[in-house]
Amino acid sequence: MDRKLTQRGEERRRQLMDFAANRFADNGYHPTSVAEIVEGLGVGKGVFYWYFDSKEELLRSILAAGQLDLRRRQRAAITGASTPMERIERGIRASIEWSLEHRVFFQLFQFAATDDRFADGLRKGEQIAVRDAARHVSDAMEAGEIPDSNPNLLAHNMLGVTTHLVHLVHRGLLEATDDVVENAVGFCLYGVLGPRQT
Amino acid sequence: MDRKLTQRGEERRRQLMDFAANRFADNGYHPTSVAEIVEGLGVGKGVFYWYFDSKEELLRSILAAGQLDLRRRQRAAITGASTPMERIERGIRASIEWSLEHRVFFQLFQFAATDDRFADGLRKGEQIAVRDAARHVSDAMEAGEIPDSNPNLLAHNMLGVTTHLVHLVHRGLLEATDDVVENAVGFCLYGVLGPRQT
Amino acid sequence: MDRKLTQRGEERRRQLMDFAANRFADNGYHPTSVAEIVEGLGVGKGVFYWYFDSKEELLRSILAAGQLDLRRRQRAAITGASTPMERIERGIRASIEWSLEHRVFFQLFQFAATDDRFADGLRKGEQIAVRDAARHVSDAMEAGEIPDSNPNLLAHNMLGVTTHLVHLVHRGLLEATDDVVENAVGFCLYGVLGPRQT
Amino acid sequence: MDRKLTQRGEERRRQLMDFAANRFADNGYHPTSVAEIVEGLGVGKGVFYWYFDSKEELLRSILAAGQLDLRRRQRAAITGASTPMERIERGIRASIEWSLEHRVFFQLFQFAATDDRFADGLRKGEQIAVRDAARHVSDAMEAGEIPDSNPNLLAHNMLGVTTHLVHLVHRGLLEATDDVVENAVGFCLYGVLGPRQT
DNA sequence: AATGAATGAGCTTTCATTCAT
DNA sequence: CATGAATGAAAGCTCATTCAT
Repeated sequence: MDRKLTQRGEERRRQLMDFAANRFADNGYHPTSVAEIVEGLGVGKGVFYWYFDSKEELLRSILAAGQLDLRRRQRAAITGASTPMERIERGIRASIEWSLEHRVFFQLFQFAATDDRFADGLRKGEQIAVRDAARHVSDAMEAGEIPDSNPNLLAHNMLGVTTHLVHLVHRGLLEATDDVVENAVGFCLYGVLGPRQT
Repeated sequence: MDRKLTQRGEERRRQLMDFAANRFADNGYHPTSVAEIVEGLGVGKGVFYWYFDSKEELLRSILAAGQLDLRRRQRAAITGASTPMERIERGIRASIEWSLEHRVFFQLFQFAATDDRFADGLRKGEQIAVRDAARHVSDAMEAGEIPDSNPNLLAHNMLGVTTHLVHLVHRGLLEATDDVVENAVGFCLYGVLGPRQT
Repeated sequence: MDRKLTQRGEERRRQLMDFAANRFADNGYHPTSVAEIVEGLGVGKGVFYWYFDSKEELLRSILAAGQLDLRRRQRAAITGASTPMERIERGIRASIEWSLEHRVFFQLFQFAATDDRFADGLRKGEQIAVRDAARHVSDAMEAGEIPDSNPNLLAHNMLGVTTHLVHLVHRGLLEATDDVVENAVGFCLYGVLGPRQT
Repeated sequence: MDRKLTQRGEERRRQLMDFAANRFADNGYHPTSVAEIVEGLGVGKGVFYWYFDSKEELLRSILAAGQLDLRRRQRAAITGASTPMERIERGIRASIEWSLEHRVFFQLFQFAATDDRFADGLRKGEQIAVRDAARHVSDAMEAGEIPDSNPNLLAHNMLGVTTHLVHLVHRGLLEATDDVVENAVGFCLYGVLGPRQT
């Protein structure tokens, strides 16, 4: 769907994505019908299919928008950091913060990862983020700041820790205090540092 | 659904659960229809509803069976370990191994965690496992083997690392070599150990 | 279904009819499933089809049993009455009393009258009762106790009054006091008597 | 189901109600499927659920429409009557006539009265009609035209007579001649008049 | 751009009935 | 006589998508 949209058109598209993202996150993608979405906005069904080819494309668009935003935040976070380790830490913090702020996107990512129809689209973005983090890890190794091992795996480990933590918060099983974030950051850093004097 | 089942009945129930679990994991819960399941077994539709109240209850039963099996494996793994740290390590290894061996269950857990209808049922099992791990962490703290901090959070961090790793393997993004497992175990242990001499 | 039944068999058949009659009356014929009936008695489905060809035949049997019982009561009520008018009055009273006592049968009659599949079976019994009453009305006319008119219609009118009254009671819109019964009886008698001095 | 309907929409809704009312009356509510209804109109299944939430709501709508129409007729019939007794008589006649003309509605009322799911909705309309009639009876008592007794019961008695009579006609057991109507009207009036000189 | 109406395949579920044991 | 298992047609209903206006 590549339509030239007017100003108003862009707004409508955004509205649809926002509303749908919330319903998808709260109710689930499958249980949320297109009818529900358009009724929620008080528009006709035609509107939906004017802006999106299908419900599937809608979710894909939402996911892409979310990944773009997360990516921006991560990029911004590490600029100005002087050492690889600082870049790693800032990246972790940025990811956690963004995920805590964007419950809806986060939950949609989680769901999309369980569905082959969407997992592929997600993969690319995730790989970019992981490769980025891995590069910093790699840099730190070269700089002798941390012992040599597989940078990609380490990056993934950190992703696992932060993701799980945010998940807990959004499920209401944990409160998002500074302590919690510090704990996760610490866990990651010491995990990366490995058998080393501090 | 509490029905007295004959030997044959038990077998059919098991068949339905096995087949459905595989379809759910490969195709998704929502996209897999009851019709597909009964056709796959070559039985009439009524058979399904003889053994389960609904498609939802079927998934819940599958999840419960999976959690029970995982729990058993974890219990068996830590018996005979002499120190808290050894218990932690064995528990991590057992969880990873079980999850790698039971792709279908693992993927259903992942999906169920994204759907409120099933997440609650999952929570209890997860909490038990986490509390168990947290106790070993706590024991290690008391024994002075690791520095004091929040045992529950640490347990969750380890769960996050292992879960994410297994997820990668099942998505085909990583090969399940010994190295990979060692890396994760190491990451967890050093993460738990924190700022400490080795 | 003409099966020679043992003592125990008769009892089972009776049990099935009793239980089903209650469920049919309370829940409706269509919404009550055979499964529900056999489960209510704690027996297998085979039992049901041993005693009845079908659910339909079951209801027909219940209706027939009810009509037989009502007929008996009516017959008994009018024996010993000396005048036609007394027979009419006693018949009315007996019908009302029986119907009040046998809510289940009464409600099934009401339902059956709305369904072609059962209405025919009912008709015969009703016609017998009406013809009986009509004969007494006719006798009263010949005896000069009431003015000439259509005895059959008058009998039906009385049936309408009593039926409606009982219906009200069973729906909980009226309490079954003596007054209520007297009122109905009076209404019928004066309706039958017509333009006449008292 | 509160949908803004276009002209065309209103027509479709009406079509569905008309067709369904006929099938329900002839075949029974339960035995008539939604598929049968939409096929009868040559439209897709979705059309049905565009206009009605459920099959149950459809019947409720039909019943409400019928009651509204009957009520209108009754209201019109008694305007211009000068005495309470005349109002009573005109009301009876109007009810009988309407019921004879609207076999479909009448039969649906009869069925609905036997099913708890619909009986409640019916009750309100019936009570209004009965209370109306009871008021006229009450007026007649105050005017000394008839002896004192329970006006509500008398109104119900009349309802019972007329209902039963119409039922007979619709079942083909009676022809709807003037005589028949006169007989019923007379029965009711003398029943109401009670032990009184004429 | 937008609407209300329509489509129809497909969904989950029910249920009268049959059958092997 | 009785049971639990099985059948499969058909039920009520949903929903992504299309279309006429």
